[in-house]
Amino acid sequence: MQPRRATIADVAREAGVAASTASVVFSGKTPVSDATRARVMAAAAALGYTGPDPRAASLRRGRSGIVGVVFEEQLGAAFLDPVKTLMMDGLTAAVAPLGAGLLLLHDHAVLPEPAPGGSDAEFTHPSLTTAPIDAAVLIGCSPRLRESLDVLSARGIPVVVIEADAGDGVPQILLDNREAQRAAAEHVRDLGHARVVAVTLPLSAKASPGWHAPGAAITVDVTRDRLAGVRDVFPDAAAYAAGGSSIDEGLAAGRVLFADPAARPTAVLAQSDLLAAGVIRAAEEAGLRVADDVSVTGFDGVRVDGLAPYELTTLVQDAAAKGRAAGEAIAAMLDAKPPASIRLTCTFRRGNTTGPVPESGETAASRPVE
Amino acid sequence: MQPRRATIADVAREAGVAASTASVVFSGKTPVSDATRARVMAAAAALGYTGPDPRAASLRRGRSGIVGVVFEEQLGAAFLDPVKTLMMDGLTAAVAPLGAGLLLLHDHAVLPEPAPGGSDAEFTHPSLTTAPIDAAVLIGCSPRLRESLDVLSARGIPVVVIEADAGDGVPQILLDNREAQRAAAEHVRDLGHARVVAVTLPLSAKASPGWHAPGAAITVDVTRDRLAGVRDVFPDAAAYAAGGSSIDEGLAAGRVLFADPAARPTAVLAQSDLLAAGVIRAAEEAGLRVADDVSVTGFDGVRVDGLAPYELTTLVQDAAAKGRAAGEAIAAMLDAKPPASIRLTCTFRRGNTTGPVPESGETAASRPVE
DNA sequence: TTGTAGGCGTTATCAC
DNA sequence: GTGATAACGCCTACAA
Repeated sequence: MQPRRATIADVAREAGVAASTASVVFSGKTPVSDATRARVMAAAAALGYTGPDPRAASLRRGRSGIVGVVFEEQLGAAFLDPVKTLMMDGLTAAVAPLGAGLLLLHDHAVLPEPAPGGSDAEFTHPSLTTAPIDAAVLIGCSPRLRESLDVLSARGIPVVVIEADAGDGVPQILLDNREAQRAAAEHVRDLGHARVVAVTLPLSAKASPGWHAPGAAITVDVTRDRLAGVRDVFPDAAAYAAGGSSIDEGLAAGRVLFADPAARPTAVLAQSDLLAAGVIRAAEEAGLRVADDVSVTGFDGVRVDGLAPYELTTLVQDAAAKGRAAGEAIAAMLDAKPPASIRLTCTFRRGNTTGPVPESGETAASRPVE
Repeated sequence: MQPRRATIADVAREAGVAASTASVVFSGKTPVSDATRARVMAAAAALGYTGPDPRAASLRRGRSGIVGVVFEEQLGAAFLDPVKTLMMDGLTAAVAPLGAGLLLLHDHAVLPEPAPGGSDAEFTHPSLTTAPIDAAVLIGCSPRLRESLDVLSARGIPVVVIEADAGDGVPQILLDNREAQRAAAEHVRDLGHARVVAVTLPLSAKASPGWHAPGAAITVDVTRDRLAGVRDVFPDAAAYAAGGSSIDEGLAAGRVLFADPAARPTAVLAQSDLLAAGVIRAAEEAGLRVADDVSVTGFDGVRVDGLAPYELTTLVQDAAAKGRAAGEAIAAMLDAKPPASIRLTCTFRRGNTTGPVPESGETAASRPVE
């Protein structure tokens, strides 16, 4: 085993057949007689040959069987979001039939100075520029999205973008964020609510939490679109941007919202289930009864660990389907077929976290304690 | 751009140099005169050449720059665990200097019948058998661990195992689970507790939740070792196996533990922070005050989203360091150096979820309500 | 059904 | 500092 790994040529020689025949035995592309196959397999076993070297095969075929998934953030940050995780599952499933695996890639690996001859160790990092990928999936709405796209298209690598607008002819996987969020807004309006506040995802990659300034730019598509859905129904609704999508960020936002009993909203429309869970916790902290004193809606329809016994009123999206759709678009492109952009839709699901607007003066918080 | 991608030979011709020279310009392995470099770069730009084809390069070099990470479960299941996520971050960082990226691989992709000539579409899946990887990291303790190891070692691919015993000469990244858990047990013992119950991770891949049967086999190393730490101090402590590591599983376990006020423990040692968080929630549900009526410890030292204001008494492990250690072991092996197994240690951290054993009859639950 | 030939795009080696 | 040469290991026409 030490000397040198056996190659298919060795196996063929050992089996007394031509290399191409041995190759065909392994690829199965052409019928082979049982006797020949057996001889080849035996020879392979004898030599410890475990199959074609994927590196050589991919050079020859022009395909590596690897799809890159480009993240903006630390993987840790990305995968803590159940929606992205589900999406990865869907993507995994969708590329499996292609015989492809997923390679994790980072945005920031695109070096500012990719020119050769610079400092030695710097440009050896794997990246969009050098990864042996057949296609790539770009997720979300990084400020570097454009840059990544350019690098990949210069390499001639097909790309799919999930939940962001990439312009040109790049296929996208989109969600009906605005319409869906509007449905939730209509729901709380129909329940009689008027004092409504939106708790949003971040406005941009580096924005800090806080009330939206009037007219502030929102560079994150998802944030913008969902907020537009709220404003379709409540044009003047205030919006508070969370620092990310997590329970703790939602809790922080909720504390601000409920700080002043006189000015607090009767309904909170959060842009993710995790944020909604945090808002609910803040409501409990403030002595408010969810659904009775304050209604809360989420977005995503994921199972929030630890939220029981509440069941969120939310917009259910099929995150795995997003991944699958991306995988299918990739399959199409690798097949030189025109890839289709896809727009998935959310389903409104009423849970037990929304209820009729309380008559004023009737909330738990406004009643004298005990 | 349609006709054919330019190759380094095209660039060399255009620049009027030898292919090997052009290659060197891109790899930087050998000094090149500025003039030559400039000519080559110009030619490359003119032809739209974006750098060496990684497939060809990896064939030539015998390295793909890809490290496989083998999961047993759906990625979704794996990445929802913050510990694994952190570990991935550490691993990512550690392999970056190698110029390597991470390829996600599944256990179950090892086909029962890898023989060629079978049904066509079946054996095209990417897997341990065909992925173009330079090394692999196996995580946790799958029943298929052995099988995966065999496949990889037959291919001559170096392997590192995290938190499992792989026997032979496979380098491992281990944690002092037993000693660490023992420290927590000693802590609660010193606080006077005697009625102690362990809430453990699953006993095996397919075990269902419930009280440990006496003498039942524990195939998951982590579960076994941490429980041993508890038993070092409380030889007779009962143990309840959760169905996984999540808040909801901890909640379910906690409900069982606290169901009978007369028989409930005064301290619960959970094998993960998520489980501990669930137990805490169950305690609240049961009207128990955490730390006062019941002490709860966790394991991992991760930030549990939504657990505030509690700060768990727990064993802090550096999950990212596990990933880093694995990456370093890989680096060593790829360098033909002897890889070192590493044993990382946890640090005990006291939070506000443990307190002295309550005097009997003094708990909130036993007081009349009102 | 099996064998032959040629090249996929690169880079290590060594001579110049 | 640059160039010629020879693999790296495999696969796919095509011919037999």
